[in-house]
Amino acid sequence: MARRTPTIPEATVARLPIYRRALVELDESSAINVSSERLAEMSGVNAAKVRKDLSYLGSYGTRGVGYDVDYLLFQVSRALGLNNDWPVAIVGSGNLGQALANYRGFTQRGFPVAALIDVDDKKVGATVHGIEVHHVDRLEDLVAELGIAIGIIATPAGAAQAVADRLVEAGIQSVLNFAPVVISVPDGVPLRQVDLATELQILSFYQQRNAASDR
Amino acid sequence: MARRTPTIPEATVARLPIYRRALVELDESSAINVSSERLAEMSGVNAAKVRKDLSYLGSYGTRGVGYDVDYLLFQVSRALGLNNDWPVAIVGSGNLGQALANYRGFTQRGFPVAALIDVDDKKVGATVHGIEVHHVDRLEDLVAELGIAIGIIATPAGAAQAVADRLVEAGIQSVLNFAPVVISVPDGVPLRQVDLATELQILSFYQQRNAASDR
DNA sequence: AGGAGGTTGTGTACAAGTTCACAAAGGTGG
DNA sequence: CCACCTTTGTGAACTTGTACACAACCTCCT
Ligand SMILES: NC(=O)c1ccc[n+]([C@@H]2O[C@H](COP(=O)([O-])OP(=O)(O)OC[C@H]3O[C@@H](n4cnc5c(N)ncnc54)[C@H](O)[C@@H]3O)[C@@H](O)[C@H]2O)c1
Ligand SMILES: NC(=O)c1ccc[n+]([C@@H]2O[C@H](COP(=O)([O-])OP(=O)(O)OC[C@H]3O[C@@H](n4cnc5c(N)ncnc54)[C@H](O)[C@@H]3O)[C@@H](O)[C@H]2O)c1
Repeated sequence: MARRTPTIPEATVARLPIYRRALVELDESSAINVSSERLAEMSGVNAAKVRKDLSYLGSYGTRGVGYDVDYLLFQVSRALGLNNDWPVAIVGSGNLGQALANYRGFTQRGFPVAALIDVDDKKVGATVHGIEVHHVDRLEDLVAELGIAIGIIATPAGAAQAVADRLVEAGIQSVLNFAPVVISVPDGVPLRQVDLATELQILSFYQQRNAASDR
Repeated sequence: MARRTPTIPEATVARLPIYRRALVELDESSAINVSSERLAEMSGVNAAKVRKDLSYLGSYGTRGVGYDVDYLLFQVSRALGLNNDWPVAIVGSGNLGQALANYRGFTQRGFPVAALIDVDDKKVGATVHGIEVHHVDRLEDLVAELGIAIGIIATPAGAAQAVADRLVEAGIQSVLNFAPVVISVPDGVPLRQVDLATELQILSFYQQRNAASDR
């Protein structure tokens, strides 16, 4: 395995999509070059960090000039594996699942929603934003047939681990979990958890501390 | 200002809600005590980390025994500022805003959705899950009248910064942003960004790397 | 009362991430 | 072709976060 990228730090990986977004915006406004300083400003970080992060991908800037927007966008996209689309399946067609299915942003960014999956017979067969809702019994088939790469879990917390297990068993490549519960998957299956209530609690901590120190 | 908490590291703060969730679950299953090891397992971290994290809050365990579930839950909740409710307003009553408004989990965890706010006259006046949609013109009034603590931004990216500015100006205490754009708020106003497309891109990076090293 | 068994709290070493600061290098204009 | 300006790329210092390992301490049993 020829390792082109010796290893990119996790913290850097988490910022690449932010840089990418800034680059898309610059590209749309027909900018040719961008300095690390400008990119930093647009991304809400400091310029040295931008340069160090980008240097893990390779040496794509020009001293005295900056980075070529087009070229850097290409390189960042490539590093993120966005050359081809990654079809996603959303498991759980409730409030959240349907809102996600309705969202144009995913397909736009290379993550087409290929299937909605639910256990509730009343929901199966419906279509949301042109996407059919399938029964969870067919999960394994769907993953195989549609070449699903990413499973998004939007079921109640109680079902999340079982769904994750089935997705992994079916050969999914990575998992994004919205249920407010810690789930575990085998080593080597990338997993991200997004928990909105957790985010609010973190905010609560800091605002409470602000209030205390104002007193 | 009597500083009871000399300073809790950010990484620790981010984990407290996870511990809290595990403690709620233990409490519901009538557990009396819990060891750092068990708590670690439920939270998906290692036991030393749990102990160190909890030690920032104070010394609430008993050697040889573990932590009293009830008492620790109380202490963690207090540290997070969850003694009282924090009313939230959701700005942008689209797909996502409505899904959030429909979600019971927020009120349950002490973040009642007190208002929905939109700019679109066709949406103003409707009620979602018992919550009225108000016009954005009334944003400042609503924040004051309803004692809104947290503003959730679920508008298109283009409107996010302006909405954030108005929320801050109106005296909001913290901001949770779902729009895929970096927004800035004054120092001292806690801000969290949740970007689902970013999460998918991070997954894409790692699964692509897995694929490359398998080859 | 004293010892055995078990778990916390924390000092310390280590790893990861951030920031600084500057040499190296490209561009430009004379 | 050279001096000057600008901005990158990166070693090194520093800060933050994680893991280890064990003394301190509690409970229970004999
Ligand atoms: N709605 C939100 O804004 C929101 C916010 C934060 C977190 N969440 C979390 O996201 C998850 C979904 O929330 P929601 O509001 O959409 O809930 P919901 O009850 O509206 O939807 C859940 C859906 O999952 C389906 N389901 C249940 N078990 C299943 C299984 N084993 N396989 C497939 N489908 C199954 C149900 O039939 C239902 O359609 C929950 O875990 C919730 O805590 C939701
Ligand atoms: N829907 C999703 O699943 C999803 C997923 C990820 C991110 N997002 C992001 O969340 C945001 C909302 O997404 P959505 O799908 O709900 O979009 P949407 O278009 O359905 O809803 C946006 C709402 O905001 C309102 N709005 C526009 N400008 C406003 C303003 N200045 N003040 C108040 N309200 C205003 C619009 O009238 C509309 O009702 C977007 O930024 C989107 O990128 C959504």
